[in-house]
Order: sequence, then structure tokens, then C-alpha cells
Amino acid sequence: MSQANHQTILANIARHIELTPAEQARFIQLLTPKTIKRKQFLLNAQQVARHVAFVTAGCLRAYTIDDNGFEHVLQFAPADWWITDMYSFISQHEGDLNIDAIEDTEVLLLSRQDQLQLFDDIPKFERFFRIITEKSMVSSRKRLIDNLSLTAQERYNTFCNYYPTLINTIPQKQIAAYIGVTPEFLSKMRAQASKKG
Amino acid sequence: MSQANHQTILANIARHIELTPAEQARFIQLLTPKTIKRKQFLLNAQQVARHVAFVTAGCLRAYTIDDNGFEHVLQFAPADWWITDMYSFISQHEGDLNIDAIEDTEVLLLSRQDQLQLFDDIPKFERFFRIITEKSMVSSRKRLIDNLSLTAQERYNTFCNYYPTLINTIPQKQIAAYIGVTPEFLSKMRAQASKKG
DNA sequence: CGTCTATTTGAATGTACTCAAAAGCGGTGG
DNA sequence: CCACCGCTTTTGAGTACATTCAAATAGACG
Repeated sequence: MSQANHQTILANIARHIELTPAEQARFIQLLTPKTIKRKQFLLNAQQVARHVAFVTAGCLRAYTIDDNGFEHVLQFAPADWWITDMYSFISQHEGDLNIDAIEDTEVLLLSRQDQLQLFDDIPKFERFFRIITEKSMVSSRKRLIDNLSLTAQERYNTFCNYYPTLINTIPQKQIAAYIGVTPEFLSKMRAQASKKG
Repeated sequence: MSQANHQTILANIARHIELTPAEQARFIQLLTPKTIKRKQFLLNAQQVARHVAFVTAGCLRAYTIDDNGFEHVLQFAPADWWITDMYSFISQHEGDLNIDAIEDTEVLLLSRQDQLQLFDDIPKFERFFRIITEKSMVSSRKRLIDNLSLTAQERYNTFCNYYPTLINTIPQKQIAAYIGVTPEFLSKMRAQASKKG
């Protein structure tokens, strides 16, 4: 089981860098497996994000709560995705992201401290995280543009294309909190669309 | 003049990594200075972003044009900022960002090819760009949250705090295109605010 | 000075929100 | 196994924030 998870994370890394068996072993040693049951938290706002998490099964979500008590979802992380509160993780200061589990989830944790040590010892890992951070940056930019230029209906369609496997897993309320509309309005949009299509 | 620009970029880099004089010289050798006059383009959508630019004087802006012809500004880059079309730069495929000059601007260009070579030769540079990409990611995330949770007036206030030096330099129209409102509405908000304050 | 673009102002409109209530759905315990 | 409870989703009426369109004014640049 744990072995299978290790294969998953090594395959994920192998998309961008090549590791020797010794480097793989060194890396695996730094990982802490953890199970997060549905509705339990991996991280709370006002905590420091000591780790970055790699999801091997299940699905996490990262969200903030604004001054009016509304949730805004920044990211869903199904299997094979990385997730953390980047601000808190890189600064090691108190953050503002909550990360909890939409369903029972398994992750492998890598601490910032171990990550930085790894960067010193094996520069290929710094390359790997440089690359996935560049890619995250591109997604984040794309999402910002979508929010600025698309209507709610178009953002919903974009979401369905981006997370096709999750549409039937994630409560509608949380999809609404991702695309930036009220749950009521998302419901109305869907009613409209099913009339037409 | 060029020497002063080199000092600026070396100081920028020195915030995150320490270079030997030889490494500094190697790096400086890779830079191409360029002047972009007001309203001229550093990059057009449908081009490949071959370079990342470091601004030494003036101010650039990066924006997209959506299907309805509206501009959306992703970033302003005054002196001491880095700017590129990240998607196009890392993939070396055709992008969708335009980058032009708000005022006469001087930049130092580093090509993707030279950057990647530098990463192989001097891993400290990979660290530097890893760090600034992490920080860009944090800003991008913060801006997304602001767009999801704040009113137009609050986003304008946030903008004024984030780019305090630019408020009197940048045309209002382009501030509107950054915070995500029409120029007319920004004008009305300002009229309201000046009545009260 | 004249032209072109940016900004202001106003009236009408629309997209999405608020508040309220009903219906649906899933999990839990008797 | 079914009934109940809590939470999610639906539906509706009224509202608000921001847009659209139009026209006037102000400003910048050659």
C-alpha cells in the first residue's frame, strides 16, 4: 500500500527529472504518510504550513474564509496533485488557508525543512519544484484571467473541463465557492442549461 | 548607464542568493539591454516569449484581450520588477499576453535558453528563480482571493496600497482593467470617495 | 491650435446576490 | 429497515452592484 504510494509520487517526479535509485530512496525516507478522513483538516488558517502534501488517494480542498464569512476555494487536489498554503510554506509564518478532505484522503508529507535540505544536497529536486511552481503560476494566471473575462456560466463550463472527474464527487456548494458565485446562483444556472441543452 | 543597470539587477538577485564576482560576470554577459518607448511592445500575443525581462527604468504592463475586445491587465512592472509571459516562456509556445510600455522603459533581457543553461552551470540561479516564482505564486493567489472576495471599491483601495508609486503615473483606464471594472465605474467610485473623504 | 484619447456624468439595463422557504438527500440511531 | 435530523439543493421575489450606451468635458501630444 505504502509502496504503491511511493511509486505514484516517484512517477509524478519522473515527469520532470530523472533520479538514481539512491536518490529515490533518500527522497522516500523524508516522506510521512498521513490519512485525512472526510471533513477533517490537514491545515487550518492561523497555522504554519510546515509541509507540502502530495495526494495519493481521495481529494483535498484549499480555501479561505473572507470577512463576511464566505468560503473561496483556491484549489481542489485529487490524486497525483501537490497542495499546500504556499505563502505560509515558504515564509513559515501563519497563513490564511484551510485545507480539508472532501473524501477520505491519503497524502505523503514533505516538510519545508527537509525540502530545503534536499535542494542543497540534490539540486535536481530544486529543479523539480522550480518547474511545478512555474506550472502552478501559469494555472493561477489563467484562472485570474478567466475570473476577469468570463461570465459565471462560462466559468462553470471551464471548471467542468478542468476538473472533469470531480464534477460528480464535489458538492455543488463548493464548486460555487471555486468559480465565485453563490450556491443559489449556480443551481439556477444549471437549471437554465438543462432546459436548453 | 548600462553599468548602473547591471548593479540594479545584481542587487535584485543578491536579495536571495550570493554570487562570486566570476558568476556575476558570467550572468551579466547573458543580458541584452533594450529600450522600449512609450506605447511600443516588448511582446505581442501570438508570439513566443523568448525572454524574461528585468525592468531597470520606466514601467511595462502585461495584459490579455478577451473575446469581447476587453483588456485585462495581469501585471504592471515598474523598475526592479521581472516580467514575462510565463506560459509562453516555459513552454516556448505561442502565448496570449501582450507586454507594452506605459512610459519609456529600459529592460535587461535573459533568454529562456540562456536561463536553462545557467541553471545547469550554476544551480544558485535555479534557486533564485525558484524563489521568485514561489513569491509570484503567492501574489497571484492573493490577487485571485481579492477578486473573489472584495468589492470593486475595496479592490481599488488594495491596488493603491500595492502600487502606491504608480497611481499618478498609470492612466485610470488601465487601473480599471487591472482591478476588473469598466473605466466609467472606476470614475464613479472615485467621485463617490472624494465626496466622502 | 486642433485632434485624439481619457475621463466624467447620467439614465437605463442586466447579471448575480439576498433573503426566505420548500424540497431532496444522506447518514445515523432506534 | 425505516424515521428523523442536518445539510445541500432548488425555487421565487425583490434588490444591488456594476455595466452599457450616449454625450459632454477635460487633457495630452504633435
